[in-house]
Amino acid sequence: MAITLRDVARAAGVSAMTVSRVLNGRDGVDNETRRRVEDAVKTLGYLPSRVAYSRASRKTSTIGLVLRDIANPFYAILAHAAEAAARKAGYRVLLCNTEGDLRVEREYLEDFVLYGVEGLLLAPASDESRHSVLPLLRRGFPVVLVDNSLPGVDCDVLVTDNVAGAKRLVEHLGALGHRDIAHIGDAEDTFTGRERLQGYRDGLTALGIGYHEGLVFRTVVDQLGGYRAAQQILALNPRPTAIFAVNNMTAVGAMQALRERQLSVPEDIALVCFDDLESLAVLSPFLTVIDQPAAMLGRLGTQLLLERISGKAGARHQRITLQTELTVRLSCGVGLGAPKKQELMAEGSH
Amino acid sequence: MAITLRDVARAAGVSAMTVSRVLNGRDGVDNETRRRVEDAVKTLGYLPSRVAYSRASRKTSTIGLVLRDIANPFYAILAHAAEAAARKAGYRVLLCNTEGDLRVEREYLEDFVLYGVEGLLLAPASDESRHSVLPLLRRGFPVVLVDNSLPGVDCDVLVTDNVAGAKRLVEHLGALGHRDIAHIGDAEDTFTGRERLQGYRDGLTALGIGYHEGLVFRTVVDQLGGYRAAQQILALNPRPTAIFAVNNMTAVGAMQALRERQLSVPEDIALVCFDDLESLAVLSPFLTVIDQPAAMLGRLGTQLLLERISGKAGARHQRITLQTELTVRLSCGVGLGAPKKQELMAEGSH
DNA sequence: TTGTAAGCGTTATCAC
DNA sequence: GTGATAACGCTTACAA
Repeated sequence: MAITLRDVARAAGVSAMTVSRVLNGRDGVDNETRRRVEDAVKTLGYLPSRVAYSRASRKTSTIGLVLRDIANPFYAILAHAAEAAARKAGYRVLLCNTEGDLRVEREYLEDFVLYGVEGLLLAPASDESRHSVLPLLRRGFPVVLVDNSLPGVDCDVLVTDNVAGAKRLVEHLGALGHRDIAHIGDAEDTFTGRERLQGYRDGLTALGIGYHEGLVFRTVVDQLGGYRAAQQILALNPRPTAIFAVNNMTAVGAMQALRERQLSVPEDIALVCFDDLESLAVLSPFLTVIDQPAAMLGRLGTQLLLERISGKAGARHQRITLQTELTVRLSCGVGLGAPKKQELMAEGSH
Repeated sequence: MAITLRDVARAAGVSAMTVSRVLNGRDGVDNETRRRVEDAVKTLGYLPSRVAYSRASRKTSTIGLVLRDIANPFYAILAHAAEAAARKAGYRVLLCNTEGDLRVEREYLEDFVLYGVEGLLLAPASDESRHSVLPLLRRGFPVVLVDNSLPGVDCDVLVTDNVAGAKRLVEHLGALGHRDIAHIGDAEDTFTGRERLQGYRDGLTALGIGYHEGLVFRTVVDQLGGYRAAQQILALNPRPTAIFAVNNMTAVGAMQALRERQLSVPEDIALVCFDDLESLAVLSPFLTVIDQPAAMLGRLGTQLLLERISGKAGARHQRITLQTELTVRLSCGVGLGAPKKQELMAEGSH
């Protein structure tokens, strides 16, 4: 039904091969012949099938982007930048939301590879993702990890300095007078979860505050998880004066729990987290955050991947750590003086 | 290098065809033979090439999702739902951000089709997108339009009731005492832009307020556009007491402009818009909006498309209009009494 | 129930 | 310069 290369060849009175050469801009074709072919292409309105091209050339010009949830602004921005970078290089992007489900992740990775993607940009769901990634890597398949790193997996990795960021956040809270800082952490074993917990501990140490297991609540890092963790935190006695949430969604969930209890942020309790919620910040500059360069993760990650695909990348794998930025807004209680709880205690001692 | 169907056939002592039958779960294969094939598949660790499958069967199990900007939460949620629905049906999703650029949109649509997507879910950039869509439709290619409809294009369409939503928003402002309501509209000719403008006019009419061209500012519907439009609005004398922004990003931009001028929302000027910014609303319930069911647009749109692809959809095209919801928060000035400007005027008359 | 032959639409290889 | 031929790895159609 559709016009094929052979139709063009016939119309131009040449072989299919010559048409192919013309279309792919190879030289070694007589100018006169080239013209005839080009005319035939135009006359017939011929459009080459990329599927057939992919099969024959084994080049799909497609990469797979696998992440937890594109509706999360952090990943949405990352995805946007990744797609733009891919497009600029003539690549298409196949999208997958794993929902943090390892099985979905594994199935999608396999499917994408069989479908012929030339490489994968993966934000792994957890350490367990390595079981899906290692077999690919062993076959020499190009994979770049973003956001989360994977223990024992040797490939290109692009992450942020989670330890430093978390430490900074906690120190900032400490400077505002907070001593009882709860942490909502990742229940899964993840690089980011571990690092941010480490940063939390480092921050406490720097502040001369002891680390208490009872102040760390590990949960699924989505809104519901944050909500539940915050509920547990609010049941604590004495109640912490600040919460450090491991990511944006848990902070949103925590906020929800606080609101339900009629607690104000930052007056009753401070709340800070990783990952900015950009457009939100413009509308109401509220949440104090460690802002990860999501767009850069997407763009740079894609570029790394494309270099790996094209073979331009060296044999050694890159491991790039980007720095984060502390954005101070209201939710940490800056400008409020010491945390309320301490005020209350002071009042109590009158 | 990789194991092929023939390798399996050889190992199992059958023909390639029989292996194919087993793999695709067709019947008409002896149980004993099936077992032998399955064993061989396992032993060899055979994985079928989906690229070859696609070429031979002409089924890529892939759809294209083409929209303006996945970093916009509205589209991100739509995309998330679309991908989930596609996955459930065994389909992959190829993603494209057009950035509102018609050329990018057209090139991507063509590319996706040549690449073999079985259908397209498109949120068109503007009316002009029809030039890219009509040729596809004429070939009988499955296309479903979401968010924006296209004049003179006959295909499945899934939109929201923009007129009713905009009218509701304006009436709500009117009920709060606003009479001078500016509108930041879409500079492109778009279905949503027209409809929302129409709803704006209908709302004014219902309120017994005259329509003034000078209160309508058409701009690119992104943050910068909203920012600039708001600047123009603020230069107006008398200054409107409320702004109705055509979408979330223009509202964010408007907010930015207001903040720069040290104007508070809603005390100095009210601000409402289309599209919710979900997680944001939890953190600080600020913006009064007409909330479009983004997830349903994505899910339903994908389902429509898959039905069209499978031929289950009837010859007649669907045109579905979903209802929106008014979510009243603070930015409209509810609870503030009459708009400040009127208060000032009242004071002036003392 | 199973196999054979002929593609799917292009590119790579090696002659001419 | 150009073309014939054989892939790429599978499916469809038909034959046995």
